Amino acid sequence: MNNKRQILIDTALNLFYEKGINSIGINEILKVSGIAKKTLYHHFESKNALVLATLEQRNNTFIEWLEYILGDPKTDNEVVEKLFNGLTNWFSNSETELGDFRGCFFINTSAEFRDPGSEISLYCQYHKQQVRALIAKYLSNPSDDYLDAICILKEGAITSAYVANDFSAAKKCIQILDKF
Amino acid sequence: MNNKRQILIDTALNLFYEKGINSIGINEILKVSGIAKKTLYHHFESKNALVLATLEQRNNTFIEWLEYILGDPKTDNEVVEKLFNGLTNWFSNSETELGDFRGCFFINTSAEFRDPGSEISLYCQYHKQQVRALIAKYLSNPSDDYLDAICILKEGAITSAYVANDFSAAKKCIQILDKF
DNA sequence: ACAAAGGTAGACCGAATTGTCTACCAATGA
DNA sequence: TCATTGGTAGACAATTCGGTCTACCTTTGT
Repeated sequence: MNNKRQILIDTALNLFYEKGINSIGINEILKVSGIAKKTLYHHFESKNALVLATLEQRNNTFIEWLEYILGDPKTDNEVVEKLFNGLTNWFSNSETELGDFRGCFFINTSAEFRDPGSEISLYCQYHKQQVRALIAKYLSNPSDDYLDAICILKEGAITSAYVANDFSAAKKCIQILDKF
Repeated sequence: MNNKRQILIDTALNLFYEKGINSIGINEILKVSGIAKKTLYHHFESKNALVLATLEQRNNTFIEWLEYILGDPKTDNEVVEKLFNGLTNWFSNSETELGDFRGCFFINTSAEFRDPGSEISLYCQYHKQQVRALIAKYLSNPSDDYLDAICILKEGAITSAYVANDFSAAKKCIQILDKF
């Protein structure tokens, strides 16, 4: 039964995203999910393997959300507006698919796993590539400069919202890109 | 002798910044510094207190570095160029005062300590305010919009460099701000 | 010279960490 | 009906965590 495997991933992702991966022990995931330790280690080789599974799940959720909110835009300006308005909604916990905002799970995870060559760090990098490629797909004229600007501002908005508590950062990005 | 207190802060900051705060135990700091546990707890109430001391030290170092690289600029464009060229140098480990680049210590620490109301999270927020105020001081016409753009792009550049491995992000920010 | 004070060493503590092991239980196929 | 298979339960182990405690040693004031 793959049911328990999925329950473990869901529970772990919720806890990891809310409290941080290094702050959550295996035992807490087991206690919350009501699943036994041996079962976890039957499905996953180690805690790291479980972490990777939660990263994959979050990546899928985020990509699907992004495709959904971008809809089918008429202009590049519309892409920008939809993207950054979506971020603003995320920051204020209005995007239920993404859960309560605690920054970007991949930025946070990169910060916890500092070894740049580790599988986990590389997956975080991969996620950012995927998001960039998806945004490019929605732009009619995906010049590298414009795409770079959007992506850098996107990271800046998420970080400013999380660390500096500036929830209006994403809205400001739309203005900046207007003049680009 | 306050000497040992300073050695503890230096050692802890190096280890924390390189490996992450939650990945470094008290015992490792003691082993590396050659100082006994009782001495540490004589100078600091807890690990958290030591963490706060390292945040303060890093904040001072970063602010001093920023003042140094900004020099006395003639134009606002010069401020932007000096700031983002400085970031590029940091990313490529050419700014020795800042150590080997492992992202922003405050962003990383915010990611590790998720409780938004904790003293540690609040200090990270305070650091970002200080940096913003310093940049404002160097601008001749510190309109809020312009300052916002600089700060968001700065966060975006640091995050892009660290998570997505894009060391050219800061250079791109100069172009974006040119058109602002 | 000697007592008082405070810094230092590191053994020790209980709790929590990830991961292993044996025993069991339910379903399946012959 | 009964043996085999594979998922499950949770006790257990080894290590490491932050933090405390007693004993000592060095410095300082008189």
